[in-house]
Parts: sequence; C-alpha cells; structure tokens
Amino acid sequence: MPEKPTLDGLENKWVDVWQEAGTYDFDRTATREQVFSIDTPPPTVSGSLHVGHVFSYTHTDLIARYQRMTGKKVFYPMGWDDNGLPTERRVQNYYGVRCDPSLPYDPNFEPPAEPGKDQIAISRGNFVELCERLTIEDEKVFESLWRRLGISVDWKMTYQTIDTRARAISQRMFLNNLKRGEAYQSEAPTLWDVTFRTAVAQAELEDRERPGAYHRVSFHKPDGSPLFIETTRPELLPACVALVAHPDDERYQPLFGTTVTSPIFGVEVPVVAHTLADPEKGSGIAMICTFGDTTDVTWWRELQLPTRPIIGWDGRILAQEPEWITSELGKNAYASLAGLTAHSAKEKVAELLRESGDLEGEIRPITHPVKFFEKGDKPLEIVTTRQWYIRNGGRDADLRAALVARGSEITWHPDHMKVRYTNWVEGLNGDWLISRQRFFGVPVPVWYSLDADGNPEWDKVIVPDDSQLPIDPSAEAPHGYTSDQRGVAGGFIGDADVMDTWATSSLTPQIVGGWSVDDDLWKRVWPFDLRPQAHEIIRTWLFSTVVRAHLEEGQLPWKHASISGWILDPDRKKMSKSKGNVVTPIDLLDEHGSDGVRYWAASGRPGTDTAFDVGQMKIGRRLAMKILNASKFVLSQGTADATAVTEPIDRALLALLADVVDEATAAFEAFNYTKALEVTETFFWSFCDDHLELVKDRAYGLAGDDAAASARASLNIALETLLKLFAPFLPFVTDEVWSWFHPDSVHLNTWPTSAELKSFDGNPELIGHAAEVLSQLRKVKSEAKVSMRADIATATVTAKAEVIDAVRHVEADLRAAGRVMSDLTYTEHDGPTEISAILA
RNA sequence: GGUCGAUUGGCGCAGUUGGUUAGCGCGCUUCCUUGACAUGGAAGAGGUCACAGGUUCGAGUCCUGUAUCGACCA
Repeated sequence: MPEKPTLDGLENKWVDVWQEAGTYDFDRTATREQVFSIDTPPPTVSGSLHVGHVFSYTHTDLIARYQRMTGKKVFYPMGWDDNGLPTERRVQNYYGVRCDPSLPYDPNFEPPAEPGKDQIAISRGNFVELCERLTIEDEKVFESLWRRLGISVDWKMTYQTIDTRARAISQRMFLNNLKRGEAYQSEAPTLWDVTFRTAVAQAELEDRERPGAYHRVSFHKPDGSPLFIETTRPELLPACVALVAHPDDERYQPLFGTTVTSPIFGVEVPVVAHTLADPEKGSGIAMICTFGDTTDVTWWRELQLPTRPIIGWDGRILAQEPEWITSELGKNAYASLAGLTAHSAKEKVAELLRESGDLEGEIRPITHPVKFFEKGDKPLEIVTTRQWYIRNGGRDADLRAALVARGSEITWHPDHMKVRYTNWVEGLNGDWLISRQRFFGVPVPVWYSLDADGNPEWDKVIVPDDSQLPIDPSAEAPHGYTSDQRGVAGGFIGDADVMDTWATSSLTPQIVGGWSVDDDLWKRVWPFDLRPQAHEIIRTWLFSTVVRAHLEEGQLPWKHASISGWILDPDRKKMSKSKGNVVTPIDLLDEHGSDGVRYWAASGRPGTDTAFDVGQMKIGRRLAMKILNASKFVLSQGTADATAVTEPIDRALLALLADVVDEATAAFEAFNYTKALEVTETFFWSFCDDHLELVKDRAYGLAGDDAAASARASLNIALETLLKLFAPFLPFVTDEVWSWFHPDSVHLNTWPTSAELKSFDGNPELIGHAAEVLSQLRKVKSEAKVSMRADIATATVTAKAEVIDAVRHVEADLRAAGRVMSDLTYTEHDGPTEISAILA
C-alpha cells in the first residue's frame, strides 16, 4: 500500500498486468449456459475515434464486466469494420491511387511515399492490398485506445470485416441464400449514385432539402392547344413516357386515353390516370419519365409504360440518340444535350423551351426533399441495372410479418426502440439490394457462362465449391473452366460486383462465433446474449442481422439489444466534426483518467442522449481518488475475523450494504448500469462522510479491543464489497486497491451477494438515525463557525421513542465523532428528531 | 407529414406498480486545514414538477389536447 496513493500511471500499469495475466481471455471450455456472448459493433477504422465511441463502448464494457463477475464466461471479441467505401476513399487519398479493375495485378507495386498530384491507376488486387495495409495501422490505434479505456475484450480474438474468414463466411452465407432462393438477381430500375457509380439500397438513403424550381411547360394536344404540366426536372423531357393525373380529377378526365405531344422533342405520349398523382401539386398533371424519382418507377411498373432511359451511369445524358425521338428538331435538340450533366441539361432544356415558347411564365424556385446516398453529395438518379437482392420482407407479406415478430422477441433496452424496428420493417418497399459496383469489399461469389457469341448468360449462374471460399471471381476461374476461358465465347465471366457492406456486417455474430468454420466455438456462443449498438443503424445493421439469422437459423441472433444514445454538445446539439467541437478521446483520457471518463459515460442510460460534460469526468476522478484514500484508511486500521462484527452500528452498516447490493444487482440485470452506479456511489459517500467518522476512534482502539475488532472487520467487509460494486465502472482504481490486499484481480472475483451481509442481522435504520444526529451536532458547530473538532459540552436528543432507542445503541460512537464531553440526554417527543447542544 | 422520446430548483439528471415534508450531482452562500482525503470536509439557500383540461379520496407518476426541443422515418 503506497504512502500517498495516486491515480497517475494506473492505466498503463493495469493495461499491462491484464494483458500479461490474460484477465479477460475467453474460456473456450465453457458451455453455452455458462457463456455471456456479446456481438460487438466493429468500429469503422477509416473514420476517426470520437467521444461517442468512448461513450457507447464503455456501456457495453460495464455489462461485460458485471456478467464476468457474476461467474459468466464472457465472450467479448472486437472487430474492425474496414470493408467498404470509407476505406476506399481513405486509401485513395492516403496513397494517391485509384482502382482500375481492368488492370492486371502487379506483385511488385509500391505506392509512392507521398501521394502525387494525379492518382495512379492500380489493379483491384493491389488496391485491396493497400486497403489492408492501411487498416492494420488504423486498427492498432483503435486497440490501444480501447485498452487504455479499460474495455475488457479478449484481444486475442479480433476480426476484420474484410479478412479471409469474414469473406468466406459472407460468401458462404450468400450462397446458402442463393440455394434457398432468398438471393436473386433482377434487372430493374435502381437508385444510383453517380459519383460512386454504384447502386444503393433503401437503407442507405436519406432525404435532403435542396433548392429546385418548377418549370411550367406546355405539351400539345392534337388540336394544337397547350396542356400545362409543372416539373422540377425539365431535362428529363426526352425521357417522358406519359402524362398522369388523378382519376378523379375532372379537369383531366376528358384527356385520359388520348395522347399529347412533348414540346421540342415532338414525342407522342398517352395521358393516363393514377391515384398517386396529386391534384394539388402544380397543375395537377405530371409527366412520367424513366426515371426521375421513385414515383415514376411505381407508375412505370403499374401502368406498364415503356422505358426511355437518357441518363447514364455517370449521371450524364446518354450520347446515343434515342430511337423514340424521330423529328429533326427533336434530334437536334437531343444532340445539344448529349453528354451534359443533369444540371447543365436542365438549363439547356429550359433555354430551348424558352426559345420555342413552351415555357410558360417565370421559373418558380422551391425547396424540396431530394434523395441522396447517405455518403454521397449528388442527388441519386434512377437507372436500370441488373443487381443482386436478398429477400427481407419488402415484397413478401409473410416474411415481413415473421421479421416483425422476431423484432418483438428481442428484449430492447430501452423498450421503445422496438418501435423503430417495427416501423422500418413495415415500411419496406422492396427487397434488399446487396450488389455494389465497387472494388474493396466481399465479391459476389459467382460467375456466369458465356454463350457462343460471347454474351453473358445471366441466368446461368456458376457457383464455387465451398472449399474454394473465399473467392474473387474476377481473378479465379470456376471449376470446369480454365482461366484462359475468361471472357471468350463458350467460357465464363466473373461477377464484377462486391456485396454491400451490410451484407457482411449483418454476419458479425457468425464471423465472431465461427459459424461454418469452428463448430465447437459456435455451439458455445450462439445465439448471442447481447447486441449493443447505436439507434441510427437499427434499420441497417440490426435489421439485416436479424434477416440473416432468421433465414439461416430460423432464430434470433441475440436475446438483448441495447441501444446507446448520442453525445450532445453542452448546447444540446448533436456533436459533429463540422462544428469543430470534437474532442479527441485520448486527450480526455489523459486529462481526466480512464476511470473518470468511464464514470461520465456510465451516467448515460441506454437510449438516452447525454451531454458531453467534463464536469462529470472530474467528479468521476474525484470518486476514484476518494476510493484510494478511504481504502488506505480502512486497510491501515488492520482487520479482524468476520465473527468480530458485534457492534449494532457495524451490523447496521452491513445490512444497509446488503440492500445496496440487491439494488445494484437488480439494476445491472435490467441493463441499468447508471442506477447500479448511483446506489453504490450514494452508499459510498455516506460510508465515508458519516460511518468512517463515527467509527474512527473506535477503530483506533480507543474503546477497547473488541469494539475495535468489530469496526475493523466490518470496514473490511464493506470495502471489499464496495470495490466489487465499483469494479465494472472504475476498473483501474478498484484493481489497484484490490491488489493492496489480494493476490488476484477484482475483475475475476465474484459479484457480491446480499446473503452473507444479511447474516449479520443488523438494523439498517440505525445508520440513518445516527447520521441524522451526527449531522445536527455538526450543524451546531457549523453555525457557531467553529471547527468540527471543537468540543460539545452537553447534547440532548429530542425524538420518538424508537429513534431514541436506536441512538442509544450508537451513543459511544456519536459522542466520539461529535466530541461530546458528557453523556447524551434524551427527551421523548413525537416529532422530527432534534438535537440541542451546548459548545464547551 | 408520420412515428417515438423528452419538457422536474441556474445547469445536468433520478423519481420503479399513482399515496405523508419531490431526491442527487455541479454551481452558489457560510464556515472548517495538523492522526484517510484541499484532486478535501461541514452546514445551508434554492424547484410544486412546460401549459390547459380530465380520471381519482389522492398524480411529477395515468388519459386527452396544446406548445417547445430532439431523434428516427417519409
């Protein structure tokens, strides 16, 4: 035990000790019943760490540490999400390269030390290697921060969502889905990001308010009279396939079934009726283009309209002159648009309309919601492509109902988060689009045969043998083919796409649990106990994980889902980088100590947004310091056998502590770590402020050996119990103190139970009565502005009979702590307890 | 626009199944430094629980509506 305890250096000391001792290693011999398994969110390593990570990962660690102390073998691995666009972008910028899948792999490629001005084109294989190289560096930084924070994961079990095992599992699961008909390909209009040139899924969309402008444009009826529509996307005029109005709209009813001609391009299109047309919007009649938005897709599908695409994968107007435009005027107009971006084309068409006299009045600016890829910065277009999908209930009522039911089986923390899941599943309007036209990801593990003319036969899917997994179909040949048959007639081609990042992330339980590769482990951990995560990815990560588990295992992937809240600025706004208010986690840990930061994090209940508050961290640090000092005091008094606990106040203390243990345990069982900390902390402070003061003189031996032994024994029992109760929250200081009088780690000790404490049969109310009297004795001194050490000549307790009876049991300690020179006198009175005292 | 959540002393939060004087931390006021602790201690002031209505013997705690804030989804 140090002479002058300090918190400085505790983190480094204990991080090393825990690592060497394997304190948090998973016991692989444990059976499923003995295991508490956690499906940890793998952080995106290409992003930077922020306090939000520290906050939510601490929450999971609190649960993990509690469960470990209750005797569970905690399965708590950590993964890194290094699969997907963020990594690609980071690699491009970091090394100054770009991926060109048509290039051959260069085994000797080395990136330049400094990124050059122009990006170097490299093969997919080289690109992926750079992704792996950079992410390993990032992951080291992450791991050291987590260790420093005291996250009790087993660092021998880490995984990457791009590593070999994850790729194999991801592909194997996809092939299982394919085998059962749950994965399928379809050529369909798809939301498309023109910057990344990839399809995006419903779950990746977000609406953003963008400026737009209504253009009032005249179509021409057969008699030459104008029919006005209003559109924000005049550039799609050449893609118009029909006009649409509400069937009940009397203004347009006479036109249904007739045709009109588009301005400039002179294309004849029908006027049709559909209930989705809003009579209140614009002129009440709209043009349908293939495709301007998702409503166009609905109309196109339900009204069986032709497809007239004019926007390419790059977001520009297609160069190829459309066959449906036949007039010279129209062809010339189209030629002036070809190759333009949608934005430029819009201006050009407006100009042409103005010239032809078909633009009525002024262009009317508005603000309207536009669909974006959440990681993109250009509006999404809709293009028709062949893509892979996995059934998720979006087009199947039975599956949807089954998945909704699964959501109700999960125990949500907090409960109301379940609603978000249900709303999302019930609002799905299509299956899960999983193919992405990107490079760094898990390839779609299939090939297609080529017919005699060398054209792909998309419906003739060639799948790999399981033993081949993971495969890269763009680099390897399927069984029965040789690689020189790639791309030639009668040969094969590989699917060029990779899978959506969620298609792999949805398998984190399978990846960490060793599904299909380590059956022994799998049986010990599946299904998992806990999935902790953020609420904004309920629709993506949580839902997709449920989908995969439901399809493969017919069961839930975990019992509990604990949803963490946001970190808010002190001004209640969500913390964001753009506001420049992000504090780096390592600086926080340096300044306030890991225990202090954890204390703050523990104040955020599941699902509750919590303000970033260094004040709380300081309080946490103060608590840790207090634990050091109080522990030193208790231990320096020496100890005694538990049978020595005889004094009523000592027995009362342990009785009260028994209640605290019960409350903290119940709170932890309900994932309410905040309450567990609160009740422990409340007890601890009164333990320090009142109880230690009361028994101090007795512990010194001033009241005899037996009385001293009672104090010492009870203080030791209380200290041990408190250290255990605090251990999940303040792992560093508690293990430090524990090491002063134990050879092992507090974190591997058993969580306290109330039974033993209750066996001392104390009356917990004694503590309150004693504290009340002590407080009033202090008040006398405080009001007289004298030291607490000042003597009191006489004191009278006026209280109810049972209170007096209680106080008599504690009189000796009270007199010692209050420095009361003479015996207390008592007056029975049926009211609140009052003390009158005369200073010496 | 829909859904969910929040609204309690200056600030940040607790208030479990409705039941006597609504708790806690920070801050604030006053005081205390020599046998654990100044990265400390003691005592104290301060709120009627957003607003309106309702259920009830009784509501911060249940119901309805309004307002404000936030999140998620359109």
